[in-house]
Amino acid sequence: MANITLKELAKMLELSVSSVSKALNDSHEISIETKRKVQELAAAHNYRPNMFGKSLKTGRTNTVAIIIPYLSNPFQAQILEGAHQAAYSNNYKLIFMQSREDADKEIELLQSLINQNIDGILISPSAKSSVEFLRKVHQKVPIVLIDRIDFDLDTHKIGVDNERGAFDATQHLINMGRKNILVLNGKDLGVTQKRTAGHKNALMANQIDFIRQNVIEVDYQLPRQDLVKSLRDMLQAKLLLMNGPIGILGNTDILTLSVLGILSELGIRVPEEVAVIGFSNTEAADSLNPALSTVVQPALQMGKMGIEKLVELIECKNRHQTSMTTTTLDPVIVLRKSTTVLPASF
Amino acid sequence: MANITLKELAKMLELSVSSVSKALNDSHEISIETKRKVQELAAAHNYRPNMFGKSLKTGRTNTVAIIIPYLSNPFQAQILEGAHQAAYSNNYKLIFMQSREDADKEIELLQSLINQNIDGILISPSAKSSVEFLRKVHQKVPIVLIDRIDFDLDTHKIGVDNERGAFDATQHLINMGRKNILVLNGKDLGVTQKRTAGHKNALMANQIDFIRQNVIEVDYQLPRQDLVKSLRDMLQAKLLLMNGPIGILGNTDILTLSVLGILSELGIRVPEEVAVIGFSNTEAADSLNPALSTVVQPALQMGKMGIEKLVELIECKNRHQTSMTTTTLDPVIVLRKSTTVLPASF
DNA sequence: TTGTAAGCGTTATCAA
DNA sequence: TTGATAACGCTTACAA
Repeated sequence: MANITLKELAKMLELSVSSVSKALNDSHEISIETKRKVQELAAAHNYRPNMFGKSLKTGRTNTVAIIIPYLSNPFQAQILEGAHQAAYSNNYKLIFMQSREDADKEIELLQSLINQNIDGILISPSAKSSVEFLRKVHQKVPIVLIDRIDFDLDTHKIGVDNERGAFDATQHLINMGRKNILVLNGKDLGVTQKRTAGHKNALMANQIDFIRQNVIEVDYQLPRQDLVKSLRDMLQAKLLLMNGPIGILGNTDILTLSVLGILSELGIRVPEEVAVIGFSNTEAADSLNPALSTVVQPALQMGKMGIEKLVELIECKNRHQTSMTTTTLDPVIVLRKSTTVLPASF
Repeated sequence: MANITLKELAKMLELSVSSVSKALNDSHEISIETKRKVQELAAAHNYRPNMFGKSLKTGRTNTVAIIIPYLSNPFQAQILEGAHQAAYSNNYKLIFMQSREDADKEIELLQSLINQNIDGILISPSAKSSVEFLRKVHQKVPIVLIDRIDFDLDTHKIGVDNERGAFDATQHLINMGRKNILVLNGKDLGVTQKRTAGHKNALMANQIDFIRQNVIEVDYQLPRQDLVKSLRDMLQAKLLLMNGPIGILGNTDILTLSVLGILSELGIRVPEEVAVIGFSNTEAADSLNPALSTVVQPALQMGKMGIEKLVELIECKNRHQTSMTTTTLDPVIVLRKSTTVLPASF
């Protein structure tokens, strides 16, 4: 049951190792008849080339890596899942790492990947990632950027149209008769700017004034419980001041998820009094009470596409002449009960 | 910037390759002075041994693998996270694979791992996994079982005390005045038996009769939406027939998560009319409406421990004389609003 | 204390 | 069309 090697096959066939190697690689130098014999025997013995011998010789590993900030983030886990699928169907091994949003750790990880002779790297950089270092790595090993693509690096990038997601969600709230909209933002988060911009544009398109006070900024550094508490306090304060049909747009996963529970605690009915929609990739949206309308990011697709682009870079020899593409995928709005009742006064 | 090799270091130092190798491995054969020089130069040039050369020679890869059914299952994702942490802190690379609950695919994956000279495998086998094959693999490569440990394989096993989780949850429901308890089971699921047993034991300990009709079995093969629909229909039917303070024990993640939404649709108040607790590792439990009491499995710890046991097996030469351990971790009951109101009639 | 040489499993060059 | 040989980077007897 020990793995059979080229040498052993060669001995059994009374051929040289090199001929067997060529036969298995379907080289034109070898006669059809010999190839057949070799391939049959190899199959019969379930021959698998030894990765290490091969890699040592070729310098390639058939392995790619993905670096995400946190596996525990469901959105990022879905990216990983997509990448995993695509890697395996392209016959690459995938190894994944987590930067935990730490730029120094990220550098370490990249270093270690280089030392492992990884063929390519798919990365969703941490917020304060060093472009210079990414550039340096990119000179040795192809990199593809995913999700967080606002880095000045000459490579393929796959992101999400955050502006559009927020625009559509806002437009939907307006359609449902909610002109007073509270926006929940994570402070200093990369996505905040675009999503806020999309929201503003939607207001403008509907001749509604943007009110700065309607934006709630939550400190995303806080531990989850404190974060939720702080959100609750601010939300309660704001809601007291507002009148008319209210909508809430959650611009991050955690904020969106937390708000239903908070509103329920405050005795506010959703969607009758307040309609809620927000960015979230949680599978639980359907099971929430009420079922939550969400802006879903195409995470799986991003992961898949990222790997495909990466493989493209790896396998195309002249990668320095390749023109790089930036792809922006559309988020999908999934409407559920939390936004689908018109206000009584409508 | 290309990675420096032993040979190059040797040339610079005017030493032989083997001396350099020994110096870097801190061999006693080499003089302290030489070691110092070598190690300094190596550090200065940021020397990293080439994994492939090393592996080819030693037959070891410093890589372990984990096979889980689905990454998209939050519980299993947490196992992966724990394994990831432990692998990296033990200086092993981790590669992960998904069996998708398919025994044939699992065999394929195991095969491919063997061919890659993986040092060890951590696996949560799919339901119909072949013990014989696992045994065969285990002869070549150490395997550790995790979560699904009811396989007759002589190795370390780390699991969860499902019986106890269900017992404690049931006891809690009873303490909260709910003597009529509906149990939600996934049909043909591995965990069902133990959890049901725990539930029964708790009833018995409280002199409450177990009523077979109070167990709802849902076909877990169904797509999620159909599954939820089927659960809703059965739940509604049962609830009509019951009276007195009711509790629900969800024995799987999906069922537990879905039930709040269903009850709300049916216009049943939680926890006033029906109290709900269930197995679930979702991070959203806090954000649900009402916040959901859960039986949480120590997934992270399981992943970590699994890797630690595996590393132990790998690094202990005489592993066939090692006595294997089976560890059963306790689930943790987290009480939240969904169970913490006594019924009016209490 | 240091060096030589063989070998791990492949592939690639060149010669037969 | 096939084979001998060297090489990839590393470790390890064994020799010096």
